[in-house]
Amino acid sequence: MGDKLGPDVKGSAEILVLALVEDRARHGYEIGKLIEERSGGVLKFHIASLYPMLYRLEKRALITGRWVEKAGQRRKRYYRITAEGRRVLASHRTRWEEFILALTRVAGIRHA
Amino acid sequence: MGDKLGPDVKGSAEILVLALVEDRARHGYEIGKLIEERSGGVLKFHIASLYPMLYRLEKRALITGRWVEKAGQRRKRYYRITAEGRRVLASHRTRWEEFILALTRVAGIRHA
DNA sequence: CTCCCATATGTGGCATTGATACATATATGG
DNA sequence: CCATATATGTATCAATGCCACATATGGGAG
Repeated sequence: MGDKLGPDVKGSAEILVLALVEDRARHGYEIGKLIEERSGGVLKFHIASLYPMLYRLEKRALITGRWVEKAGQRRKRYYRITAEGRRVLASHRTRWEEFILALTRVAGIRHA
Repeated sequence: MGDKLGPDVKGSAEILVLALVEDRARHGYEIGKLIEERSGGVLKFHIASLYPMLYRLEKRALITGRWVEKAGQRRKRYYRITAEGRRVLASHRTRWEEFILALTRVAGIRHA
């Protein structure tokens, strides 16, 4: 798949994954594709890094996965967000908004 | 000094430092203080992490440092931005703007 | 006078994050 | 038949920044 996440930003993957499983269950490969598509190619998450991230999120009970097998398709693991995941996602959004505002002020970034 | 940088964001320190030495020479401790002050306490960079970052930036010739000794004061190392540093800072700003926009779209962050 | 705090710089160890290389498996199209 | 897209997974590695610790000085509180 793609190249890199952001401007060498580490720490955005979690909010991205949580946001993408917020409304419906999705599997790993799909999440990776969506991050790239919806960001217009700006955010590219290495698919191989995505799976360990999903296991961590599941271990922390922010998402839950379940295997789905269909004839003529490779098995897929679909993840849904949990109640705790929603709380963490909400707090992530607040923190990111504050962070972006602060970075804008201190580093002189203009946002459209 | 403070607690943490952002929402567990790694990769923002470089643009912060470069932006703060953009207009005038500053020393490490001052930079750390300014990041915290100007961000209203949102961005707190561990001062101990700042010095290695400054050495890296100097090694990459994005900033240049010089020792200043005054009677009755501990020696300070003042850093200025280089021409190459300005180029990198400008590109960082562009990349961050794109990144923030993309994150806003994909992760559903609203920015004021 | 002594102790603590703010200032100021520095080192070493550590955890987390995500890149990268590699491996496996299946369906589809050329 | 082979390449490509889909789909998941493991192991190794580098970078980033947290944290503990160390050093040094000046000023203010007790």
